[in-house]
Amino acid sequence: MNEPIFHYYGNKAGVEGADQIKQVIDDATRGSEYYKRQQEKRQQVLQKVNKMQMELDSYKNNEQKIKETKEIIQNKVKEFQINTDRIWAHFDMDMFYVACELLDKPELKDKPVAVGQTIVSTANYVARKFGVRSAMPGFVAKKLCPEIIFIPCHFEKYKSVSNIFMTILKKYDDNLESMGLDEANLDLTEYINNSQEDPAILCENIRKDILLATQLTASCGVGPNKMIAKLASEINKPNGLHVVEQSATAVLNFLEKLPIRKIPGIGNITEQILSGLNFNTCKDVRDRADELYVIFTPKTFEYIFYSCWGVARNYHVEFEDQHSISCQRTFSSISTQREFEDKVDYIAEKLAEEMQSEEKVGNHLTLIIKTSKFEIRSKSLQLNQYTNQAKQIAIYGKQLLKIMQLDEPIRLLGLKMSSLANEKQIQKQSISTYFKRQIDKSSGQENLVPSIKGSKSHQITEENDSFNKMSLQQQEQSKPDILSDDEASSISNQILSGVNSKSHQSQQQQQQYQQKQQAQPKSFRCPICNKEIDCKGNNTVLNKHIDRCITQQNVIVEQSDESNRNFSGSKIKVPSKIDSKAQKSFNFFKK
DNA sequence: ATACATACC
DNA sequence: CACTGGTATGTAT
Repeated sequence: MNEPIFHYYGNKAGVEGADQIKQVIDDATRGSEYYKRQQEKRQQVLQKVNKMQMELDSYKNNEQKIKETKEIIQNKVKEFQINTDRIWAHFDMDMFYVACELLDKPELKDKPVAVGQTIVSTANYVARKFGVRSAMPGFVAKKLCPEIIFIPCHFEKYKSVSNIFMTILKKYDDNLESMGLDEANLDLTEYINNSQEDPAILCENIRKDILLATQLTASCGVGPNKMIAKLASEINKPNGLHVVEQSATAVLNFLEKLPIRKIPGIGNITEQILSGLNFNTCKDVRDRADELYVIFTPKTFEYIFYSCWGVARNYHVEFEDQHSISCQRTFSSISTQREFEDKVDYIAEKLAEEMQSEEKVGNHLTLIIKTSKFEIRSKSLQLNQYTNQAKQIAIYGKQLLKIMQLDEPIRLLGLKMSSLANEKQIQKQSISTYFKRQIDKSSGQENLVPSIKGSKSHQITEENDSFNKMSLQQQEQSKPDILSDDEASSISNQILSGVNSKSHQSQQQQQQYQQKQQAQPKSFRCPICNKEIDCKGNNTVLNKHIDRCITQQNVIVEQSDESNRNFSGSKIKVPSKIDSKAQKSFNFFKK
């Protein structure tokens, strides 16, 4: 489908090979401050690689040490097993933002399109043929593909589609985890145990449901843990499925030639380091794990090591409240003290707005700046009170500004508030602190610090967070080592103990599922509620039903969210209602 | 505890 | 001409 288009544009303006793409990017960017900074960073990485290489060389000359280390590795390999008793699926919407926009502008479907303004957020596959990628600056994309069409971001729209997407998926795992609007990880074990359905068929059906409800395609990967499922979902993207069978052999085969860069958590820099040391595939890591053991910190080592052996988290992690709220803006460079202060005021206001809308307060503030040479610096400060007030934040922000002693132009300024707590709990607490102070006074011990800060770690953690904290601690204790990344943060415990995540499958869902199984071939099954709709080819009837259904479903989602705090394994805030404007965009069958 | 680095979407 | 924004977490000091 893309081929002819490629030739058409390719002959005119397109870019053919990887080398040519690199060349265009290089030409477009060379000489810029950004480019210079990147070069510097690259040099730093190379130096780091050199240092590590030297360590490795000395390691390789020490036979005793080699023997010891290899033994440690062998023991590690013996200790774990690739746990295959769970079935995970990772669903990922294809080129999500662009796909959403194209719903409204189908005439652009076969043209190169990108969502974003200064930076490409997502590009469609036509544009990708030209080398256009996510996170690429707009002007580079334009050089690569002069005919590219940019569409500004409409976040609310994507949220609404995401909402439908998640609603469908929650039927199969109520506790799903997601790292963005367009992807989700489901633990299908319970569902499949109950339905005895073939995972591949199930997931194809879910993909069909998604297509039906959103008019958009999703790719899916299936595997015995979160990481494998995610990796698998990329294999047949877009609009495809890949299943990694539930066996250790299948997992190891799947990973064998996989570039390490694909492992979530291994990014650009780590890839550079690893490739500098001649580690390119997961197999390299497995074969020469002892070398990595010598040069990386334990956490980093464990993470890479276990990932390459296919060992990753195979249970849902408890939902945790967010740890920080931040706001940062890029602007054309400013260099006077006055301008700096004005920016702090502005960002403080934005941050306060955000905090207030989330009903959060915080007592640790960080000021972040980026110089016009793209160097990033930060200063942080422990406040003596909780706040979410713009004026207060601005005062602290300016203090940090002073401490930082800025004497060069900056292109970005941001403020981050951490050590968050709920506004209401803090209010409650200041009352109790007030009473406490009265007591102190009456006992002759004047408390000169009326701030809440002192009692924070007690009251808030105990009343609110202690459950999460406890379970985390327990996990950590029973783990031999802690892995670092979110994707695999606490594996070992689970490897040993096996099954531990519960089904959140409701009776109702079972019934819905059975209804699905008994579907009449002629009638239409609503992808949201699973009910059969006799629409007799009348699209309006269908549309109305699905509109209503989505709205209702959202109410249900919202309620269960309220009543069950555990529910929210997803980090997505599900909007309580689909706003009518966006919903209109997704009235399918209308055209 | 603070600053900086890396990663993800 | 031109390289985001929000959040988490790891490493170094």
